[in-house]
Amino acid sequence: MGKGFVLVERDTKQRRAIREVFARERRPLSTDEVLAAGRMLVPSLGIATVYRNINSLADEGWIHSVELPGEPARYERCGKPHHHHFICRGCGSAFDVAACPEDVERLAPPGFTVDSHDLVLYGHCPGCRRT
Amino acid sequence: MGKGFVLVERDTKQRRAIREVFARERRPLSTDEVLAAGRMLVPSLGIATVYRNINSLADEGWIHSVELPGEPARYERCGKPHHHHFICRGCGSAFDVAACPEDVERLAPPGFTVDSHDLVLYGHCPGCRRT
DNA sequence: GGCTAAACGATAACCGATTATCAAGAGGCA
DNA sequence: TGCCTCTTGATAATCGGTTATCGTTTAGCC
Repeated sequence: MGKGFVLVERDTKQRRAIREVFARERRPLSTDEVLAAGRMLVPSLGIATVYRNINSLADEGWIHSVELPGEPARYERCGKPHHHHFICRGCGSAFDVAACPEDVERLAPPGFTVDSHDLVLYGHCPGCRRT
Repeated sequence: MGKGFVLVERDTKQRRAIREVFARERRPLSTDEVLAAGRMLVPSLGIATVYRNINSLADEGWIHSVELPGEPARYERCGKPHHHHFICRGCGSAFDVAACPEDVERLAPPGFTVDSHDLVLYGHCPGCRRT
């Protein structure tokens, strides 16, 4: 009957680094951002490992994907309260926006049922702002 | 010096059909929707022609692309007043939403400059609504 | 109608994003 | 430490969307 090796998840330094990256940054991160930040912790980190771990972290409900218009998915930690996103036209980074316009459901035309919504703000973040 | 053929745009039945499709539907249309609706008018219509004409109609400022989270671009006629979009979870169609939450700029955290915004509502359209 | 070049339609090629492959590396339990 | 298997990293393959190619069709001017 074998030795009963049923280890499902192995704790590697790469996986730890990727978790650490998401724990540090509260913003939604692209795969490239995760790769770049992860390499600060594990220089040999490869893009395939980033994708693999993002997928398994998403499967276990630790992160989830954030879809923004016209670009590949980003990922952020699960469990945040309802929020929206800001995209900086300067650096391309996404940031969280805690506020939410009230009564969004009322905006839909009669006959339409609204069950969720997404708001994306565009502009310049403090770092990219021309003073 | 030749015959002076400098005809830049030719009025074909395919192009007329595609314009007609956009003129009839006020919603943002995907390339597949344009193809399907266009074939009602010109059965032989091919996808390459749809892409070619969408690009030239966009270049001449008659339509423009609408990016929605996690899906390929759709296209709608230019010149509409400011509006947002509703995506039906049943049929996947996009619809216009005339209303707009006020004071969106105020939602951004301090230090962020907002110059535009996008709101997307999700739910069920009248046709897909379970009564 | 005849001519010429733009447009068409089928499909191959391309592109960026993501997944699969596989030899090498390394957790983790005896 | 030794072993076994999961994970990694490099990269090839894949995928959906879009663009390029090319022989055929056709709009538009004579």
